[in-house]
Amino acid sequence: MAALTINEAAETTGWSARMLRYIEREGLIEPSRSAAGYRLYGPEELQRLRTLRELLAEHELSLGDVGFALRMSRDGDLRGAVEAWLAAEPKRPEGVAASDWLRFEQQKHERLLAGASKAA
Amino acid sequence: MAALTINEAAETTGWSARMLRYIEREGLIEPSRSAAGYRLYGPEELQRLRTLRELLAEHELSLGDVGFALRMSRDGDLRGAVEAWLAAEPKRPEGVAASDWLRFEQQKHERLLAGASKAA
DNA sequence: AAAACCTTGACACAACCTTGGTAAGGTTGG
DNA sequence: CCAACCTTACCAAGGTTGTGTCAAGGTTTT
Repeated sequence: MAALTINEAAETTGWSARMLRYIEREGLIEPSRSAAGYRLYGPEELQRLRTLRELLAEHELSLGDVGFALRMSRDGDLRGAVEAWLAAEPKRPEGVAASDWLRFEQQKHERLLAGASKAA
Repeated sequence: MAALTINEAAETTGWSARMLRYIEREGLIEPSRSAAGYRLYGPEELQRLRTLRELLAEHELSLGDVGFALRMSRDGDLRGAVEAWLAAEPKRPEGVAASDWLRFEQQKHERLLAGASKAA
C-alpha cells in the first residue's frame, strides 16, 4: 500500500486526525490528496510528523513556533528584519557597573540620538 | 539626563509602561536598574523599543515570535534542530501528478523506512 | 513630609490557540 | 447499497497573550 489516510496516519504518528488537519492548516505538513480529496500521507510525511513531535517535545516548542520558523525560512525579508533586530542586542560587558556602562553607552550614542525627539 | 524611567520611556517609545514590563519578562529588552530597583532605559534600549514596534507591525509578528527567534539565536542546539526539520521539507517538483510522485518517493525511501514500525 | 514617582503582585478581560466533538454530506469497498 | 471511512464547517472548553487597572509599599524631589 502506498499512502495512508488521515486516521491511519494519525495512528502511526501519534497525532490525532484533528491535529493532522491543524498542522496542515499551519502549513507545516501538507499531504497530497486523492482524486476525491482524501489526504494521503506518504512515508516522507509520516516521518516528518514523527520528527515534528520529537522536535516540539524536546525543545518545548509550539506548532506556532515552528510555523514562525517556517515563515522565516521562506520569507528572507522577514528573516532579515528579525535578525537585524536581534543583532542590535546590547551586550554589556561583565564586570562593568551598570551605571558606568550606562554613561559610557550614553556618550557613545549621543551623536546618533541627536535628532531623537524627547517628548515631555 | 542619562536614562529614562519606565513612564518616560513609555511615552517616547509608544509602548505602555505595562508592556515595557511585559517585554522585559519576555527577555526581549532588559533595562538596567537603579540602586533602588527602578528600571532605567538608555538610548540603546529606547531605540530597540521603537524598532521592535516597527518589526512587529510590519511583519505581523507577536512578541512571542520574536521571543522565539531570540531563543533560537541563543540556543544553537534548538536552532539546529528546527533548521534540520525545516530542511527536510519535501519539495515535490511541479508538473508531476501527485500519485506518480507518491510512488516515486515511495521507492526512493523504501530502504530508509525499512525499519519503521507499522503499527496496526 | 507630602506629592509624585517607582516596584511587585494580583484580578480582569477580550482575543486567540489548541484540541476535541459533532453534523451534513461525499467516497469506497465488500 | 450499506458500513465505514473521508471532507468541510461549526461549537466549545481550557490555556495563553496582550493589556489595563488597582493595591500595598519603597524612593525621589521639592
